[in-house]
Amino acid sequence: MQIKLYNSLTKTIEPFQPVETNTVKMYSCGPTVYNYAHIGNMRAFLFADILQRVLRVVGEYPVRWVMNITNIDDKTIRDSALNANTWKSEMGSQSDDPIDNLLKFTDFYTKSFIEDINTLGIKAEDFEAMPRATDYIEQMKGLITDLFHKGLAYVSEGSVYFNVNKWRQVDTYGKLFKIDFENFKPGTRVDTDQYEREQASDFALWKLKKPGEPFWSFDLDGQNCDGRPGWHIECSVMEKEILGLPFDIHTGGVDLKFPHHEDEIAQSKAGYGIEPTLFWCHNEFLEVEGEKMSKSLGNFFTVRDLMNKGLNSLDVRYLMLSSHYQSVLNFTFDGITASGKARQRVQDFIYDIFDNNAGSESADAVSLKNRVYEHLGNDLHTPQALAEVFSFINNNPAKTLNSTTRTELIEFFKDLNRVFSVWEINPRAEVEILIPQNIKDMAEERLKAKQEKNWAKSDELRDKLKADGWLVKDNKEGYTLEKI
RNA sequence: GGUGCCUUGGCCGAGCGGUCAGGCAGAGGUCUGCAAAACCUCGUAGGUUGGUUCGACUCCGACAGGCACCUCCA
Repeated sequence: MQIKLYNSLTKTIEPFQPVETNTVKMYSCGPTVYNYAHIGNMRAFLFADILQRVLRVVGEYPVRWVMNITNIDDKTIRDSALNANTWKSEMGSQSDDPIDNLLKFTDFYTKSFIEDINTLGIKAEDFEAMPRATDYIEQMKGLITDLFHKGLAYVSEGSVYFNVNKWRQVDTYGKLFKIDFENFKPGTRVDTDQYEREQASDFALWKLKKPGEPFWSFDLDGQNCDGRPGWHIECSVMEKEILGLPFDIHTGGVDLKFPHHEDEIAQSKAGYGIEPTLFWCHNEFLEVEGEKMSKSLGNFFTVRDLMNKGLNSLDVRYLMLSSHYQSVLNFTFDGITASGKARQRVQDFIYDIFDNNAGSESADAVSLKNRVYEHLGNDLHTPQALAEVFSFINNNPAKTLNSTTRTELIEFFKDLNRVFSVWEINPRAEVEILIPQNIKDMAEERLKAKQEKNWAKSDELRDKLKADGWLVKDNKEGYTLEKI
């Protein structure tokens, strides 16, 4: 089916067509691995995951998905420094080699990142590669050297900068983000005195080493520039090395449009002569309880925090998919509860269609699938796709459906779950929970009291069971016990 | 200051120029000794203000409020 995607370059929804006829090459801006990933990060990665799944399932394309791991930047350097209090014993022991410390530190958080995305249903095997920035230093130096030779980069105090004004004479700078150069406000969050740029709009390609920091030797036409790469250069290099240029889709959070992606376009076009990608796709942010997530507001949650609170990871995934990726998502704990119930309703329907006692009604599973795929293919309208599923469920109770329809629906849900991945496409599992003997006895005693119409005693025992953590649900045959 | 986005019912969250979004919560009902669960049924919308139109939640303008980005935050 034809996929349509919103392209940040053109600011319109466009029909998607891969550069090469049969394969989609997709690059996602990945994490900076200096800490555990938080749920805001996760929205970006879940968006990318849904996109690649929709491309595979609805678009029927093979997908080559690459996500970078930024393991060299100010924060990873700071937090892996010798004797930093951010060091954990699980990372191993520190040495006097800053690169060794950096890698031990960032590998630890890379591993935890992969665990965390896996918790939320993103499968490691769906990635073709997760390249680490430090594995591409040589290629970065190569690109920087090219830019320098073309006169588009200059050295200032051992750091190398991209000359934006000069590039603007050649090509547009501001393809994703309209920039008002007259009113360009120099960055307020960075210690601007640290680096000497000619123009506030110029950006670092390479940064001079500071004492004690990890660095790589770099001789740029006789000028000693020992240091480490800037942030934007890694993506330009790794996507070109792994996927080749141009590739099809580049994803990331809206905050990355400028400067990160804008600079990436400039570097790649200037250095390689080709822009990185045809489609730029950006996800909106996530708020928590209506406010921007921040540590000072106390609403900052990592994936691990949520799991420790006992949240179901599938409910978290479902919540993230229940709103469109381009709208701000309000993450709330009430929302998680609602998501859990909504998700369970579909799950119960799926369980029910596996039951043997089929009815006689038929329903059009094919048109359901078409409608759902239509929504998914239309710029990933997951909320509408879900609405279709619910409408179907409401109009077609499982017990009324005949076996042919059930078979078709099972196939449909298998396919749908390749995208959503929040359900079990299986018969309801008869889970044998170990019920303590005293609870069994109490329940039997209650049943007896109930049969004797001794309601007072029966209710008393039911309350007692509830207090002990067991819920009694009566039915025609007797009762069932559920652990609360 | 610049750039862009958003404002829908108690909460979350879509599409659409006129006809049911959907979910959660809530109300009523079936079932039950009573519950619970399940199932059935049902409200309550479209920031304010002009305009376009036979008709606007939907298009255009203004205003108000909120959010994001503006050199290393997804």
